[in-house]
Amino acid sequence: MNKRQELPWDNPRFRNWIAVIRAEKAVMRVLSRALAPLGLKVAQLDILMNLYRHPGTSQHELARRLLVGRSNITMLLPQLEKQNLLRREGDEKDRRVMRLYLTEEGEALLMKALAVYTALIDRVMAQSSPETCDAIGAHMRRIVEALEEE
Amino acid sequence: MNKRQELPWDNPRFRNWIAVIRAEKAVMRVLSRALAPLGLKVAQLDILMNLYRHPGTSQHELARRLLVGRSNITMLLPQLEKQNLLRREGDEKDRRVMRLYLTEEGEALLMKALAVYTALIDRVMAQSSPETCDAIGAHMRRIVEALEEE
DNA sequence: ACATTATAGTTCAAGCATGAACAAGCGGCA
DNA sequence: TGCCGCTTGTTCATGCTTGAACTATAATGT
Repeated sequence: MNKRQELPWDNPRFRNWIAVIRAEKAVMRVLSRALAPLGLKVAQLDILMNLYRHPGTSQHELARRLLVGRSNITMLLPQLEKQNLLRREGDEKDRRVMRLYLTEEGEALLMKALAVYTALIDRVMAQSSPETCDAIGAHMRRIVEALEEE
Repeated sequence: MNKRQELPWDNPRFRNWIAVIRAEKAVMRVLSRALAPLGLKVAQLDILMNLYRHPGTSQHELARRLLVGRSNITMLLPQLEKQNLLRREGDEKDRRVMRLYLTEEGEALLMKALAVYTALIDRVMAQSSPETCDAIGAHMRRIVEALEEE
């Protein structure tokens, strides 16, 4: 009659997922502190990274890729623009959309930030073999796919 | 001379960690929507879960386990107390600390929320074999340990 | 006993993220 | 052409989280 025997904490899946959340939070905490000397927030780095990989992204596309609301992007951009890290250009064919591009300054800062980020990730992912890391990555990508349409 | 060849995106570790972040975000988004009908936020569920496992936790301990600031707990508790989900009792030996306990009502709501949560996690963790899930959990726990003291 | 130092919890202002409501622009179809 | 619906981006109010400053209490050392 011990209720605890059926509790989630005894379920490996549950415990393992909780561990994922805690690890993600811990890494983000460390990352945001490591980024502070560069004057960058994590959310800003996310944007710079995406623009580097996909120059000319629209704000809507950007929001969707980062899994944040569109208004969030609108609020974040002015800070980055004021620091000359990126520029916004109106699309010529569709005057509703703003296309975003990194400036040289933005690219330079991104490179410094990436050095910090990759150093941290290397430490983090060194906790398992490359094969296990790949399995983790594959698993996580499947999760995103499975949840995509909700 | 192609700079991109040394970029983080070509590094499996990097890509895999990015996948972790995206998956975590996606799951949290779905969870918070699934919890809405119960009138619970994710942060509140975190607290209830911890109090169920560790009755009599102090606010400070709770904050540390959830990896949030102490003030965050202070701000969250009144809502939960007002809904009669938990009660706060002053410790007799140390009059600074407040010990937290779930009420029966809180425990009942927690059970409903856990049903929702475990259903989601089951879907999420079904993306890989149990062995892989265990490997993921072990990896994530090592990460938290490794970053603990910073 | 007293002074010092450390800890638990609270308050407050600031920064972020969100969703709803809105304006402007596009595209299709009569 | 002119209407209708859809999409893009913005604005605004709200709520969450944080860190610093503060109060109260405890523990330590002399």
